[in-house]
Amino acid sequence: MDKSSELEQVKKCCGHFILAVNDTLNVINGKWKLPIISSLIYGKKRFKELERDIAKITPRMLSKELKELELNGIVKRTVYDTIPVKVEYELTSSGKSLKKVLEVMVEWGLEHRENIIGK
Amino acid sequence: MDKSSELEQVKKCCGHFILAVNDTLNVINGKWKLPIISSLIYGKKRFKELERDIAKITPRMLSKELKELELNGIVKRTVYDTIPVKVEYELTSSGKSLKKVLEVMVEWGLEHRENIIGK
DNA sequence: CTGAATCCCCCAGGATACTG
DNA sequence: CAGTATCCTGGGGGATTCAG
Repeated sequence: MDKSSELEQVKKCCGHFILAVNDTLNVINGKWKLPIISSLIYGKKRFKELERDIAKITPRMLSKELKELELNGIVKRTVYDTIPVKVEYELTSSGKSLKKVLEVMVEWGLEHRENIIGK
Repeated sequence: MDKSSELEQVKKCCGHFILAVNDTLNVINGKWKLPIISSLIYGKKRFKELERDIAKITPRMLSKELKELELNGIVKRTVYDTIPVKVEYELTSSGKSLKKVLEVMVEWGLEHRENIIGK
């Protein structure tokens, strides 16, 4: 393999790398995704419970973010046909598996904070 | 410890958790941070090299993002007093340590894509 | 209770031109 | 080469009100 095609390989690989990271980022970006996911890590929650748990979120944003999380296969929505209606949200297996990603991010965040302060 | 103070503990812990994740997120957010970091993983680069490597980035954005990365202790900027001026950018140790975070994100991104397609 | 509909503001980021 | 300076736009997200 010559130099130029080798470079192409690296660029291609790097591109896929960035794409996959962006997939992950797109799932957790938005101001409220992380608070929502974190709140659901400890179990099912109803709409109103989430609204209470997450400080200062409006129903509009909660609804919007939950919808996106559902579309992305992170959250499962279940409607109970009672009166009044009851809706429960829970993490899918994909959602639960996000936990280890978040843990690595927590770890790095803390380490990095130490580094900054240390200087 | 009673129920309510236990709940307080959980909320507090959860808050710190989210804070640390946000620290990490804040470092890599913005449209071009990841492409820049990825490009620098393979070694030092000059401004113009980065501009060429990263498709469609404008000097304005490259400059802005590099400045933020430098402030956050992710990138080190070195000026060589030649004519014309030469400036090199490289990852700090904190920047390099981000690699393992990104790898976990890549891994999850790929897995999650599989899950979605599988359905 | 669980949202949808509207209106509105702010700023991340693009385009373009210019400087030391 | 390594950036600045301006101007401008889209859409993320807040506040509020309405609906099933």
